[in-house]
Amino acid sequence: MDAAFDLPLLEPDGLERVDAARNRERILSAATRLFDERGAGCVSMDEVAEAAGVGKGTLFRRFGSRAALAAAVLSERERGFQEAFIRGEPPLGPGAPARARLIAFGEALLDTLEAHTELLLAAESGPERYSHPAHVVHRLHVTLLLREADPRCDAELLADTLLAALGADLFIHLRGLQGMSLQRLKEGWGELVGRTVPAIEPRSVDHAPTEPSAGAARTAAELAAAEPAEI
Amino acid sequence: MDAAFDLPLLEPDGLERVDAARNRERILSAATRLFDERGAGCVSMDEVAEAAGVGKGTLFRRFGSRAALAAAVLSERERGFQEAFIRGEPPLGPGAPARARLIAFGEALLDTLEAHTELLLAAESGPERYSHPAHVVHRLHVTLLLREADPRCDAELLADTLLAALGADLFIHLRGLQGMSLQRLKEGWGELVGRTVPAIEPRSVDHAPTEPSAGAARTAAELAAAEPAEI
DNA sequence: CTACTAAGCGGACCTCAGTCCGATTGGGTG
DNA sequence: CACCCAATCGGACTGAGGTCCGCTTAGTAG
Repeated sequence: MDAAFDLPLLEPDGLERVDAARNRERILSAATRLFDERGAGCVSMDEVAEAAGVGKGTLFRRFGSRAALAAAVLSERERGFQEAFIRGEPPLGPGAPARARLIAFGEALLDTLEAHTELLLAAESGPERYSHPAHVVHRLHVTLLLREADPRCDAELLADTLLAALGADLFIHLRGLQGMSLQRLKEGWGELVGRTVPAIEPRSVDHAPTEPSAGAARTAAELAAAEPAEI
Repeated sequence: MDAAFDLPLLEPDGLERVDAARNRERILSAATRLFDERGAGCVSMDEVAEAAGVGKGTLFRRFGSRAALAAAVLSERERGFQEAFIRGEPPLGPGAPARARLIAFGEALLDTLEAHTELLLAAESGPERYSHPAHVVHRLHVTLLLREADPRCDAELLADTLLAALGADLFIHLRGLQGMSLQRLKEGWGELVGRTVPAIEPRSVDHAPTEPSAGAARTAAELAAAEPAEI
């Protein structure tokens, strides 16, 4: 009763009216199709609404903004990626040393950027970007890996800083406008992480700053808890 | 005659009709005043045009877009900053070791971000951001410093990567939304550069990759050439 | 001084993201 | 089965960014 206070946009499943759910599906699939066909950015919200067979009000009720819709479409496709770095095989998934996982993570993220450049242009690209569920998951992942590799560093800050090097805007600039190869970007990432993060996690360092526990299993566990992440 | 082929937006001074120059001034000062008074983002382009006493068409002819106008206003204020890192006193200006200059540069940039957060919200924030004259100057500066400190690294790529850590979006997120202190951000930058860039520039390294010359004077010289930078 | 031309001007106009509110309907209650 | 309330719907409406094109004017040639 009084406990149902979740934001509708973040937790769409569960207590959703059937017509609402149906419309959400319609919108998402219509948007996906249109974006694919004509490229995002050449598709207006009116068109999406029409193609989905819903009113404009409904469209905005569910997704809030054009950028958020693009992000939602993007997120659907990123599902597999999240699975891979949370529960997949090493070196991306748990099991490998933190630094190797970090490098693999960046390379995989660069691959998904390469694959979805088109959509990225339409998606969120302001400070809001950092509040997006997908980014939040990435940040948490990187933060935990950093803390594991080097308990003394300012992991939260460093995580966002490193992730900035994998940002969509920067990618589009370097890859598209500057014409750098994907290979080169990956090497650059490897180099950056290599210099920034110690190779071997210190065995029994005196103390981790605030958080008491730290270990290889931690990352997966903590992420698994916060994870279903409707992105 | 046939040689006057420069883009009017990038090279506004010199062969500019007097009425054009007058209007550009009017627009810039009106925009500056309005942005200061009410905060950018609460000022529409129509209002700027009206306050400047010019038509909307003129406004857009000269500045292309709202974001570009904000960027132009920002740039005027950044003049002093450019002077400082190109020709100022060490450690920001020439004379100090590359790594120290890099750290000083980042800290100074963070200061200007702190001072102009308001405007940043309205300014360019997409891939175009990287084509902005101010960013181009920053990138060149950082690239040259990196090349000086470590001739073997991929300086161009690393420069953009490091600069991403000083991006406006990220700053707003970390400082405003996450509430990190300016001090903490500066320390994070110092830490990042400290880990990424070698402390002492290698004395007589076997070979610099492509560019033959390298030295402390170089940075200032090359920038001075490309510099008047109407930002 | 007059005529000419091309750059510059400006405001009507268009598109589109995002809002509002009255009509509608799902789904639980007596 | 009838009723009711709240969540949802949807399209008319608004406001702002950006474009277009006929008019004006600076600068030049004769």
